[in-house]
Amino acid sequence: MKLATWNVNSLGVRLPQLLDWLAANPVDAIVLQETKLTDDRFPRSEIEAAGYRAQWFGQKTYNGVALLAKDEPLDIVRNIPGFADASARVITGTVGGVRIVGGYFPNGQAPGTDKFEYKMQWLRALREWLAGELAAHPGLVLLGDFNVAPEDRDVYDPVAWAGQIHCTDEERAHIRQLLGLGLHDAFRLFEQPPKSWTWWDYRNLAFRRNQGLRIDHILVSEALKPRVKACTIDKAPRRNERPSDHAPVIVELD
DNA sequence: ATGACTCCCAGTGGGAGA
Repeated sequence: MKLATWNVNSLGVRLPQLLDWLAANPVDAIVLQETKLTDDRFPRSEIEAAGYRAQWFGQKTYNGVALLAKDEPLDIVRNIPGFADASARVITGTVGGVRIVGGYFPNGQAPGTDKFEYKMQWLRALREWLAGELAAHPGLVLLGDFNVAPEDRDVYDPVAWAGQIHCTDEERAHIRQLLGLGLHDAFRLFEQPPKSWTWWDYRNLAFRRNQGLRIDHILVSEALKPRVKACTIDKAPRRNERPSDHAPVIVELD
């Protein structure tokens, strides 16, 4: 079973690239972030024609998430139950017996801002809800755009980024607390090339210079950990003519 | 270097992203 996550930075713009990618990488399920589409504009028919069932949750201009799977996702939950949120950021469903939680974590803008405080509250609410979700569904994957680089080795220039958004101690502490629920960073279960990133700034020729961050993650529960056979970042879509600034991440379970 | 790019909604610029 293969699962993937990809921040497409506008599904309206990136749909052809998504369909190309799914044709070349026929994963069992994929979660998307930053669809930036209201629900009435979601390209359901094109995605179904590609052999995927879909559940989606969007809004105008910002955010928006979707869960695509070859088998119909079951028991769908939108956002974090009990946490009032104006943003469409989480979609959860069960595929092949695996509870899949796809998230577009808040950016947070900068420490000290209201948006940073919202990010902290959101992360806390996610963790509190996930604790119960894990108890109910031991086979669980939390994946998506976390907007946090967990360690310095996930940052191309950790000195320049020290204390900056995505790299603050507060954000990293939240990631450690998520791991403390019994989740494991699938990417780090394997030896990986140094300077592995999932996002590169559009500016400064950052992709060509491989100046990026690893902020898109796949966390697997204790029960799933023994089944993880590989976890990789696919940089190929980042080389497209009009790419998303993020690359897909894929995990393979046996 | 208070930038650089891309997307969106707007409306002939500005917010947001990361």
